Amino acid sequence: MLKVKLPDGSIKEYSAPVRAIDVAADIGPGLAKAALAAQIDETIVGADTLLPADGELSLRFLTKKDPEALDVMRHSCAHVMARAVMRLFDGVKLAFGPTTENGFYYDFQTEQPITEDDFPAIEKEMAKIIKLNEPFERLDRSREEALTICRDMGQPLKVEHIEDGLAEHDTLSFYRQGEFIDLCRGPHVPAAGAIGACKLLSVAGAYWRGDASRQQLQRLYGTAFFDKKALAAHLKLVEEAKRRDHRVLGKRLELFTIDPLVGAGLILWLPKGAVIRGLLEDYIRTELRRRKYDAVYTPAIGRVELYEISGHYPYYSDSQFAPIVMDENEKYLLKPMNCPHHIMIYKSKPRSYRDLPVRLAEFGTVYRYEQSGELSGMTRVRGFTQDDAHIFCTEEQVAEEFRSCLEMTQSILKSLALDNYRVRLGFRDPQSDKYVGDEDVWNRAEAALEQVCREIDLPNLEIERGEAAFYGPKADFVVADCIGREWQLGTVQLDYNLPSKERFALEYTGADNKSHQPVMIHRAPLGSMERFIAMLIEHFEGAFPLWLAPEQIRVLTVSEKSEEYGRQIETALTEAGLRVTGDYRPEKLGAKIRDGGMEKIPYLCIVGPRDAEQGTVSLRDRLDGDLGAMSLDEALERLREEIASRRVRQIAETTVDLAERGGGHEY
RNA sequence: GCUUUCGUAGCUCAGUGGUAGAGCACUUCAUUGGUAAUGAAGAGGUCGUGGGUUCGAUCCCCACCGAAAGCUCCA
Repeated sequence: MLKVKLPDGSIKEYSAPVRAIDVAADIGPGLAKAALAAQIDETIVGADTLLPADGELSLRFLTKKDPEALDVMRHSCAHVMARAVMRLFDGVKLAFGPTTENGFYYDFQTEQPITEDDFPAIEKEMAKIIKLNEPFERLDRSREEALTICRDMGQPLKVEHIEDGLAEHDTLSFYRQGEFIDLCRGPHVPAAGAIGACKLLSVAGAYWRGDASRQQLQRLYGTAFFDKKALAAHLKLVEEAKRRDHRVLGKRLELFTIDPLVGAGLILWLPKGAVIRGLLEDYIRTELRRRKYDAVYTPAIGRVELYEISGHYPYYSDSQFAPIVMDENEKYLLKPMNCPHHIMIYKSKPRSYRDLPVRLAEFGTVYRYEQSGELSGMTRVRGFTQDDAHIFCTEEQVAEEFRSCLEMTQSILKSLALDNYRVRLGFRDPQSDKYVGDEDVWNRAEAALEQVCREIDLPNLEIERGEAAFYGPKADFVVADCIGREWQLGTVQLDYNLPSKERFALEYTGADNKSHQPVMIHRAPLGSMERFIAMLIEHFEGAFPLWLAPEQIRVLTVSEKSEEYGRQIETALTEAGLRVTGDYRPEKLGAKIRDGGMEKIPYLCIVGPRDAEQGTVSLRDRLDGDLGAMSLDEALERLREEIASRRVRQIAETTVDLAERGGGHEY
């Protein structure tokens, strides 16, 4: 006797063996038709899964409306894609084909490379397969049979996977659709017709089993939705992201540039970008003063020996610029981080417990030789500036200092209306022995950190075991921008390694007149200026709030007749402390307004003969349009208030529904 | 670093084995206009760099530089 509990709480009983789909049919033919998969207790299974003969289980059916069903369908679509590819190309060896958050991919080893030019043919073949609406048939086989099947099909990667990846499994499952059979744990939708709309997106290389020393496969990316509308919405989101691309906007709005002659991954901040960065730095400096940090400056290079002590050299030499060699005994490294320099400042005099915490802050520019394939705009670069600081404190002070760092980061994010973020607490993996420091100290530190995070009520706190640095636990801020993309930015990390005797042997004299080792905290609320501003550009779509806008207001003359008055107004605005320009070209007003709009200038100040006569200006707001004529004082009042409060009035909104996302699974 | 794709005017992009084109931007001239593109003319390119094939290469081949997507790495 089997008792099946349904989501509405009702219970059905069966004495003869049934499949999930039979239960659905029992409830109603509509459900049986709509059911794409089922969930037994916590496990998602195919709709045709045979239920156990006895016992009790809860069962729910997944239809198009359930995000889990989208994931199942995309996985089925990956099979359809693989089937299409095998029809069109010779000697295709299958690897893995999982789903991702936004779609799916399948890795192949092919005799000939697949290129984007092949997409239309593959998509056409997929459409044919989907139209046939053949079922996905599950076959369970013993290990031996499974190996024979994969060998007979000429699928060496699958054979390898069975032999070691699935060494523990006694039985293995295949899914068959027509001539296509794939080793796969499933589940799948009942038949290919459930795939409403799909599209191939890109092709890229991917290492077999993620191992760079193994052969590289062709990874074909695609996505699928239950209907064309949802696919269109997703593609629109991709378009939207493209439109916000900081590399494009950064060029168009003249914020930064990268020149191969200077070097890949090295940012040249153009005047307008430099304004934004300068304002953010000023803002951070104010916050640092309030929080009793001491500003320091340190050089861009340091002796190699310094980094030998810190342990960063030669350990990270692959991702460092090669040393500058003056002679055998004199070698310098372009600094890959600021901490060793700050440590030497700490060590520049004896420290008493009365001096602690010592908080040393610097916008420190560091250089790392990232591998060429990693470079990307301002988000992944070879030279970047951290809003860095290092806090040296006693173990008793750690919790309070940590709290203060988190609060500072929160306050800065809040001032930019970046309200959607989560915090990841990286703790050590108790199984691993890669960590330095006493287990006791770790336990105390992790407990203190977690408690602080709970006390200040950090949003969406997650504890991730095994994500700590080897030298200490950390908290990372992951900020979501206005179209839902996540950026890892600020970080706070405890460090028990660098202060230790094996490294820099930091000390302070305690109340007991004995020497003690301080704890070090690395923290950077924004992370790197480059990366943070890249995120801001995309988040605001280049339309920065008034206080950050490189050009806050532009005087536009209605005709050249008003140039003199316009220049007076421009001077007055400049003297009032605004970043202002004037457009006195002999263009029509509409054209000047359009240009101002394209350059995302928050306010346009339009002056014509009427204004000159009455001593007024006509403000035009980037968001609300024409505000009408007003006195200069009135205009200034409005602008000053908006600047002083650092108001974020608008974040360009997304028009796309973010809800429709799958979870992504390994298969 | 690896795989695939790409590199033509400041920008966005056409194009061809016979030494190059559009739109926007730019310059000049005319127009003097009240809230998202006035009209005309002009200037601007060693077709990423270096080799090779060819009578001839921007186009085909190779190497290098740079970029995009992804993989691997990330103190």
